[in-house]
Amino acid sequence: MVEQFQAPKGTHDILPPESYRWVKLVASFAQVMNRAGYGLVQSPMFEDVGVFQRLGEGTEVVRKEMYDFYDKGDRHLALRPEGTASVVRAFNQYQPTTPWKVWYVTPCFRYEEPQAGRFRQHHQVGAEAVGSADPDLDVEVIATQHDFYQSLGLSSLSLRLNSMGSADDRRTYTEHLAGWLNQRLDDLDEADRLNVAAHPLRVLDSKRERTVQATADVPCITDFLCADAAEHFSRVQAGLQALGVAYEVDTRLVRGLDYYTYSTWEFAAGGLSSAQNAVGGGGRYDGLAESLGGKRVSGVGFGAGIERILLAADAESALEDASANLDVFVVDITGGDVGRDITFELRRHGISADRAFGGRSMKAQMKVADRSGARLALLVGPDEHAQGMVTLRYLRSEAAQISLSRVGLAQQLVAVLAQN
RNA sequence: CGGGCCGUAGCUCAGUCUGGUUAGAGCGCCGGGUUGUGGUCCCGGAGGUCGGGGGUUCAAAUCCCCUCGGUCCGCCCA
Repeated sequence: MVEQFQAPKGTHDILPPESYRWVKLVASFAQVMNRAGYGLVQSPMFEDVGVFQRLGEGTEVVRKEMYDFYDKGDRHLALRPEGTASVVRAFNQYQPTTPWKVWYVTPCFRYEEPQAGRFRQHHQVGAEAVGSADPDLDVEVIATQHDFYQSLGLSSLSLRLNSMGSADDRRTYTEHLAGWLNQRLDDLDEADRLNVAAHPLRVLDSKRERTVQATADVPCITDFLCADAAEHFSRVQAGLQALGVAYEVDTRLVRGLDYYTYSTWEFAAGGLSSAQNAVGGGGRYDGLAESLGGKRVSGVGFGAGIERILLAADAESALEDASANLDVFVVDITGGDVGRDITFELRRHGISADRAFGGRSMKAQMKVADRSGARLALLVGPDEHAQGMVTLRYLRSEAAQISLSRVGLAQQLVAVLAQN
């Protein structure tokens, strides 16, 4: 008995018809991003582990979820846990003119226990605008992400927005927050106390009842913004308002990655439980390029989880009709030569066409034709073959079947398809 | 890393508590319902070492132990 393999823990195969939704989603994303002047970037799925370690030693992703390994040359590499670091690494490497506006679609890997909406390999679409600190780019990126969700028909999303201020602001606030929390350690949930020393910002993100109550009047990051950061935040908000992108300022919004400064945001799906309702988030990052050995430039971008988006789409019945939409199915019971030739003739004229294989009976072939979802069936039997004709049968209506000449078949079908 | 649930036909599951004839259903698949025609209907068929191993027993899908896998919750994230 040979061992039967299955997809590794936390991974999944995306098969038809589900994969049609992926094609549609990615196509929508590509269209929205290209229209905004963003170009596709394809970078390696693995990098030197150091690229990802710069995401911050305090992050879960780096501390315990990294999918790292040593290759045959003893290089320490890691599969990407998120998209931004690779893009910034590439920016440093090629130094393109700025702002460098790019988008990507990629698998992401995190070694963790899988559950609903969480995998060891998941997929993200994302975009980055690197090399400019202009707050209008924050606006553009957020609004474009918003428009992407809209293009999928998602309507129950909410956007939370915050500002972490400059790197100095962030540091000052973090220290102040740590002190504030330390004086109230006993009031916090036990599980959150460890974070106070290691990662005080994370405590703000806690959903534990006790901690939430104890930090109800916690100092706000927005009270610690320098003049420049405050001005930036204000312009971002004005821009979103002008573009009709609804948002809510949430001064407790803390995201999982350490590198964010200035704007940070997260889109949540109303239809999903809070454990996995985040369908995408992003922020501005001032120190990342420099920490990866590049110049001191700022960037802003987001990542959005495809699986999460599809879950959200399920919850509000969006993105459902995404099937193949075959035009014609060819049925040939004369041996297959005619069916083979007609199928290719149609395809070469831009008509989507499929056929049955295996030399089965007409009844069997018709069943396959029906299941294919095709609008029309073309039947070729001995009679049609002898007369140089084919029979056109309508699979989605009650119209009577008709005969068409084999000569100029594709042109005739183009006309038929146009009027149905 | 802590905890719950579940592994029986391709899929969804019943049967397990109260061991006992050839292990079932629905859907799907294949074939047929006279001469070459799908979707409804009818008939027939293929398909399962009951996750794996060990134990108890005259007898195990069913009871016990071990093990592997899946799934979900917490935490955290996409």
